Amino acid sequence: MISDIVFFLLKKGAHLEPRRITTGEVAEGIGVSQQTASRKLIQLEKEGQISRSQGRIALTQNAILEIKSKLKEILNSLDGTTITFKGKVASGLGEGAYYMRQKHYVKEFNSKLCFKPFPGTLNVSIGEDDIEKRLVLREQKPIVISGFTAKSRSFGRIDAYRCSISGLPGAIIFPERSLHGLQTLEIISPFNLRKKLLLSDGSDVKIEVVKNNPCEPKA
Amino acid sequence: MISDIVFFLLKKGAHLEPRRITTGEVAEGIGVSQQTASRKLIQLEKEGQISRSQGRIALTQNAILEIKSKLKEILNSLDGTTITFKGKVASGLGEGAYYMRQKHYVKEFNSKLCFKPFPGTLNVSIGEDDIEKRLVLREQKPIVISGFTAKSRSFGRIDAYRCSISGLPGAIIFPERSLHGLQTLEIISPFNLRKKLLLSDGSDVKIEVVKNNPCEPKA
DNA sequence: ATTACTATATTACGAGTAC
DNA sequence: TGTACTCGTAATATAGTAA
Repeated sequence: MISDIVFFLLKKGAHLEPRRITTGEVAEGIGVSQQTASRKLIQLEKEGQISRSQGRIALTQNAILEIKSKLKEILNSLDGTTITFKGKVASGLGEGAYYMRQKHYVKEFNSKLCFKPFPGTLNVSIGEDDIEKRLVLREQKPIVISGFTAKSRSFGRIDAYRCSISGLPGAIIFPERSLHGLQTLEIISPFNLRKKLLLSDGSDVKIEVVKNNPCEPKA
Repeated sequence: MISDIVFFLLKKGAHLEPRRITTGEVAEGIGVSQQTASRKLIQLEKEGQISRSQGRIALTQNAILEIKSKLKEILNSLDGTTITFKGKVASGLGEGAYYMRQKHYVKEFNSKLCFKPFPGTLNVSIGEDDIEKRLVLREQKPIVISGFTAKSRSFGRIDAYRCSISGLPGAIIFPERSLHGLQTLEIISPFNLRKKLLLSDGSDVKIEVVKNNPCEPKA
């Protein structure tokens, strides 16, 4: 993670411009001996995290970028626990059912999503405003369903995110070779959603994704 | 700082609810052996950072608060480099000059702010909107001018922040026993600001404070 | 299967000190 | 002054393995 010493340098503003900072000050700041601080600074310089000249220390651009990326990761985990989409049921192409019947997919969905998918997918058209959320969702680590080849036809991998759709369990899937644009989400579920939720084209649905929310395999 | 292992648990959502995570997974996640992960988890539990039961791990509320506070510190360092106040010159009480003539203060200002203060202070009245900024400023580590006793009169310590006022160097000071409320900032400078900037009561001034901006002592 | 102990190996630390 | 060597010791890691 972000080391004590980089944290200290950050607090000293070493990301803005080179700062006059002695090894003794660093030692004091992070609670180690001067010798250790010296050694660590040498190490950081070797790694390209800091640059030193004339008794001044600066964090490199690389180091700053790394800090920012780590920060983003932490913030992403900490807040915004659920992502919510509102959308309308869209007519499907009938292709989904064929895919959802493939033994390999069924097996993987069952073990990784903890449900046996109904053979069919529900297409949901989301509003312009929710496209950004879609991108946020795609920054999350997906549950990966591997691709395979059967009968000299190859089936691509599928990224999945567990969700609840109007209260029922399911998953948003992103097939590697998707037929849909950014406006459409493809949903699978253990249930026949159209029947169970009495949906028809244009019906409003609410989809909620809880980040970091693995399923519990049945014993 | 935030340890690798806590970072990993955060990513797994262990701050939301207890998660099924094995020592092996943690080991894999942070790049150490299973044994080391086990030992570290035991350590973290002892420190009260995590709780474990039935193979599940959760971050404690304490740990989460700690992460948030560290995060705040980093963000505070990273962004919002300068704090800007807009205000109007207010009439002073004449007290400032007396203080600014005290040898001890002059000496400390000179060594810590790198300028010899003009014997007088400028009071600037800031708008309601800037009061929040004032609080942000006060979260920054000040340059501390120590108090002293002279002629059986005691002079309190002064917190100072280097600033530029309408382009000239100076410092915002917060005397321990301030006579001013939240609406007023007290400014010192090597210059007679009223004369040099042609200021009178009610004149508009702009004050900029750069965070983490120590002065360079003249050789 | 997972966890955590013991023993051994490795790495990191600070004291002393030269530059 | 401040920095960074060497070197003996302390801390921390992994391997092996029992529970």
